[in-house]
Amino acid sequence: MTSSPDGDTSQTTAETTTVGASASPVPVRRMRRAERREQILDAATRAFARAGYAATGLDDIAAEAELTRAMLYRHFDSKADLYRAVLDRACLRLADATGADDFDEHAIPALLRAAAADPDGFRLLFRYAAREPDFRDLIDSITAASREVAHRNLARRIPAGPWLDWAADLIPAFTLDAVIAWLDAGQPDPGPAADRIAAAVHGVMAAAHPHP
Amino acid sequence: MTSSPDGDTSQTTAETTTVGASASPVPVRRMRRAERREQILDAATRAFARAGYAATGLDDIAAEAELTRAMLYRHFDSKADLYRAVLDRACLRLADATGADDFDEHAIPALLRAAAADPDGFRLLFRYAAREPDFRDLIDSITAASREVAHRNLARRIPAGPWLDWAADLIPAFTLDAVIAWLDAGQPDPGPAADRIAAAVHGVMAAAHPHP
DNA sequence: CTACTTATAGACTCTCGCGTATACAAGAGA
DNA sequence: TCTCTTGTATACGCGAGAGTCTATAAGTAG
Repeated sequence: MTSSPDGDTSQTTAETTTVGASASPVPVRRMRRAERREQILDAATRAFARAGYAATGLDDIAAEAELTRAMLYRHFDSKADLYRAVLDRACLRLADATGADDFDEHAIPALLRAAAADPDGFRLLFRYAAREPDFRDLIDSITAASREVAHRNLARRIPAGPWLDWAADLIPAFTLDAVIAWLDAGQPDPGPAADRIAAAVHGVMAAAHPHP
Repeated sequence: MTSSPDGDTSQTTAETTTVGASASPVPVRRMRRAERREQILDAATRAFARAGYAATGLDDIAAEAELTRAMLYRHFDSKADLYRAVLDRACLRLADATGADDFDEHAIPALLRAAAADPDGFRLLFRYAAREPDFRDLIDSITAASREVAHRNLARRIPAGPWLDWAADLIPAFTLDAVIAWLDAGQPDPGPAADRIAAAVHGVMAAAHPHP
């Protein structure tokens, strides 16, 4: 505000640009549409993963992407549209990496691979999006499927009732917690990590049923 | 501007009330300050627990409390002030109910009692407030203490390093997940619930260390 | 009865952030 | 060289929601 272009307000034809001309030889990186779009999605994922949808402004995202807010609207219709795109891509990557498995032995290694490949997307999905009423539907299919699989597996040992429901809710949530904690701990030794998490899940399952 | 209070400004004495006079014999419940304040905190806890701070408007809270928005300002300076009061009270209740225990045998029963006594506050604290940068500090002392205790207990069996940190992060988070899942399942059998959760925590701890 | 407190109702201002529009610069390909 | 695309910079419209104010009513205590 202090250095506003004042004085000759009526003839602002080329005057305004003289300031930037001498300033910096900024390369002004140009990208083609698809490339830029992906870069925006990357930046938006990072920005949203810090504080969720409501607490993240378009200015934050633009700054993260090192772009103008106007550019965001050349690629996405609205903030909600951008967020959905971010979430969709994260879901897609997750599905690709895990490969629609049925919670068999190599489900946890796949989950770790997916989380390591896109940590921000992973955290965004399960730490924020899962709690946001307007967008929960995007990942509800995933969480519902997990709960369903857990429910089916546990039904062999736990009689139907609130305790079965409790365990079927808890085990997927715990698995995600364990993966996120692993991300937060710096992603040490993916192989042993999978073993430990699998063992922990097994321990929870053992504790979940009445047990003789 | 269109319906400015003009014309008969001096004689709007009883005209406006004639409408309400025949409408309903609304008791217009009156409370004394402290009482009303608690009731507002109850309502705000419920409202915030549905969608978190940002997504909850003062109108939502006023509606939940069956009050006018103006009344909220007679008891709290701002929305943030109200939220802090809600969180503070929930923290206080939690501390009272658990009694600053050191994760010994009866820590989990105490946690279940606390959660059952104030389910909305419990969910609000650990499902939303823990993720909100502006307010996380209010419960950080609690989470930090839990992690500290877990860290100390686990250090006897797990060598220092990322795996110890991972386990110390994971076990408190898992315990809270288990309690919330128990709330969501309808709070069946508090006694056995504590046993199952304790057993599950034990299972996770067993899996967390390299183990012979 | 009088005065105080608790309450309603609704209009008003102000700020913030989404979304739009315009003018201009410059790299890339024809 | 001419043009299309990508990009900057900036200003403005607009709605939603926070926070304020006034007028009025009615329980309650002295």
